[in-house]
Amino acid sequence: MATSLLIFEDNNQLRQSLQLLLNDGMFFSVKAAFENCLRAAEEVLLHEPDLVIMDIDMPGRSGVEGLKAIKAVRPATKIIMFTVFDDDEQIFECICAGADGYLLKHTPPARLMAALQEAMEGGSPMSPQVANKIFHYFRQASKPAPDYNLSEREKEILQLLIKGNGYKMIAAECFISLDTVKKHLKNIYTKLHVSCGTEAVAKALKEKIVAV
Amino acid sequence: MATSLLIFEDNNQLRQSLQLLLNDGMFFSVKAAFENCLRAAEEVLLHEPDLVIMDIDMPGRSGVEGLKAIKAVRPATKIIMFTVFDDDEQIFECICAGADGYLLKHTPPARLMAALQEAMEGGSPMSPQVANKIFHYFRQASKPAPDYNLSEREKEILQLLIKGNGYKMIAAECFISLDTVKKHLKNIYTKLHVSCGTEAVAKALKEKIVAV
DNA sequence: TCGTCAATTACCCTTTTGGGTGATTTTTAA
DNA sequence: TTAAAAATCACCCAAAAGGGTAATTGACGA
Repeated sequence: MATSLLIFEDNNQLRQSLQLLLNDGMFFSVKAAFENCLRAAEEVLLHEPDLVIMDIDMPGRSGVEGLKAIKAVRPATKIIMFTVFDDDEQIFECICAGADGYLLKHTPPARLMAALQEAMEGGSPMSPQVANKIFHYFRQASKPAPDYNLSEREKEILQLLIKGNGYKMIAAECFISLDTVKKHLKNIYTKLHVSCGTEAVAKALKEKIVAV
Repeated sequence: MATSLLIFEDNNQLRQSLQLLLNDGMFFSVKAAFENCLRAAEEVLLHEPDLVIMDIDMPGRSGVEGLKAIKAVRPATKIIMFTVFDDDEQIFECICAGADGYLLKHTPPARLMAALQEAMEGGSPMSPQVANKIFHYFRQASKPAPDYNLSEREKEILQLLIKGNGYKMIAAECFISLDTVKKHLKNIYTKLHVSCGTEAVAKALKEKIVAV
């Protein structure tokens, strides 16, 4: 059984090329192709395709919105984003919105077909440049947490504060006196250069000083 | 010029298979292969390989540590993780630590060689299962922020609280009386089901109720 | 061995927080 | 137009937070 496709792509030449390529009478069958995704959700409900190829930069309504609209009405539809853009924001927005793959337009035909196949098998195909962006994203996100020279005990108490405990509860949890808790928090505030508990909590969470 | 390789893999059979496969006299050249990565950094400095294939589950010292050690002394070395594990934590830790690719051991030889080539060209090859985990990670991370029915004003005041402002400062910033600020915060705490400011800040940041 | 530092406790004091109740006005939705 | 929701302000009051100072103990390294 061939995989049925819908194509949303505003470039006439490219859209027709895709149709020719993917109407191979074997593995793929193009149900319809459109030059914009204004009626993306409706067309998907009408044709019930296995997979959608979605350009991003289209007049009227962006492919990202088309993606969201389709996933909202028929989540099982696989959607491969197909674009010249490798803008970081765009990539992450699409992935978060449920895209099943992200391919750049210079992908060679054989690789494109392999990627569509991979998506149908539950994979998440992406172009190497996209994979690179994702790897970079993670490295960026894991920049070393600044060290404010908090002692273990101080980290423990800060942790309890973040959990929503008052001074008294922290004292009870740690089996120490209320005054000791206050003393520790005073030191913590000084070390973090903050003036109160809420600010300390905000800073600790933002800068990942403690485990969440 | 063939790509020079080092291999760290504790399974004898697999290690020898990799050597046979990759000593093809054309594209790849295996400089040496080891059954543990205790001396990973030293061997890399000695052999100066273009690329390292690193198993994760090895006796004595895990491949993740080997990865970090190598990247610490010779960051230009490409490192492909090669493992049976597709544990989420492991994957993300490796990516953050600078891995250039992440392949599962059942990768077919042709795909493995293509992946090594891709890594040498600056790509970030990964097995489909790994790509899937990454896509899932992003979707997870962007799960819809729970709506606690906070009004705009309440969000604004919560935001100021997170910034470390006391009640008085919030009142001044918003040009409203201290009592109004108190009233708003009381309502906020009720809506968020928390009992104090620190807990509200923690919840707001953890659940991304407000922009950071 | 001595000095330093973390952890602990205590006491004093003021300000801030947070909860309760109630009321007015404005905006929004039905 | 009327009702509900949001925003505003006020007053009372107890508890909590936060800052200062000082002292003791134990561990660890110079």
